[in-house]
Amino acid sequence: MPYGVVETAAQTLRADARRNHDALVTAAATVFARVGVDAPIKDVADQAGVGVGTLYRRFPTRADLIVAVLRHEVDECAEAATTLVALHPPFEALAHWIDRFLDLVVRKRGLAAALRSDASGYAALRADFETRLVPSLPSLMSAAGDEVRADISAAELWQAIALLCGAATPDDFQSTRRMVALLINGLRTPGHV
Amino acid sequence: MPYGVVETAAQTLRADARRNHDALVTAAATVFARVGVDAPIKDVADQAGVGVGTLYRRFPTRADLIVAVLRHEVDECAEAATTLVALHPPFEALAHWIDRFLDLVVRKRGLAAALRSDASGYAALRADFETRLVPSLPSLMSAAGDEVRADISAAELWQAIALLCGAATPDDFQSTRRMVALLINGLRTPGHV
DNA sequence: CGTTTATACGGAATCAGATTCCGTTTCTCA
DNA sequence: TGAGAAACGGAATCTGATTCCGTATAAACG
Repeated sequence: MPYGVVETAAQTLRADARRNHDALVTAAATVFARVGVDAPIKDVADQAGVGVGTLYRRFPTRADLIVAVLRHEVDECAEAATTLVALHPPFEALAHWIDRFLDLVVRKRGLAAALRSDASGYAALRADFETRLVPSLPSLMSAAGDEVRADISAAELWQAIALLCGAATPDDFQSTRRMVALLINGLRTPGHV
Repeated sequence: MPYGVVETAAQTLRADARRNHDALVTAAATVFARVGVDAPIKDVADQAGVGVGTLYRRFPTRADLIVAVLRHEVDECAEAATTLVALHPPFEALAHWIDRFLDLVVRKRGLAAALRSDASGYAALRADFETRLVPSLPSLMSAAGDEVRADISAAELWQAIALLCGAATPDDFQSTRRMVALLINGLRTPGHV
């Protein structure tokens, strides 16, 4: 039972429901990769060989579907933080971690847009990302000791990063990287080199 | 003829068309302020006492309407840059200018979202903001001399600011201000105090 | 195994908003 | 004042989201 709540719930699901659930997540991954996370809901249902009613029953909002598709990747990203702290000097570790996150965002066409959208439907998506990724930040920040400004919270730093990543596109993410680097640079306590 | 292209075109407009144009901009300002820039197009048409066809003829996309509504305010913001450079030390001037821009974004409910949306319809909006505001930046940046990193372009800085402002809401924009401050802080050449 | 019952399914029907289209109205200019 | 150009309005159309309910099926039970 690798993923807690969801899988636990899934275990009490009827066999066919379970099958459809999986088919839907797979289908969504495929469609999202091709068309983007704004793809018509019906396309996902069709790809899964399932009626739209079934899709809605299982994933009432588009965000629920996106969250399900990204569960693995987001968790892996969160876990990478620990590794990176061990392998690199503080600021580098933070930079690497952000690169990793950027990869995630860039790989799903349209995820960037969803992440920065304030359409209420996506609130759940942002919340999910936030609760699963913000906990990684303190370790990355505190490793740097007093090199880092004290007046910025992990949550706020996260939000800033997420917003900057919102512009990332598969073709141009160097720019995003530079912008985030600028932000990270601003994280240094004034006076430190 | 205060605003170039558009007004020039408007002068050759038939009187009723001209009247409707103005009514639409006013109506849009009202509706956007109340409901946000995502308000149904029909609401704007109704408020202006005009058919949707008329609205579409004049403003083919929602972005066109938003641009029209904001023309004055954006121009004023751009002009403020000159004043601020004269009145404040370099970094402070930049900070003040950004505050001013934040006010603009915050005052229109939903503008923040539009600004960071990548829905293709809003591309024109972002482009408009960009072409009218980016030119203000070099003066604000170069005033600071070698205090400022050389490896970041005005356009890129602008984009970063715009993205960060995307989260601003009428109630909480202190957070946005802090995030932007972080970014600006990162703009200092390493080694400078 | 049959039944029974709770679950789940599919997709037609409904709804919301965006966008187009064209018959009618209103300007403008000679 | 009258003809033609320019605009108008809003019904019709289109797209995609969301709901609803009659039907199908897994699972539990004797």
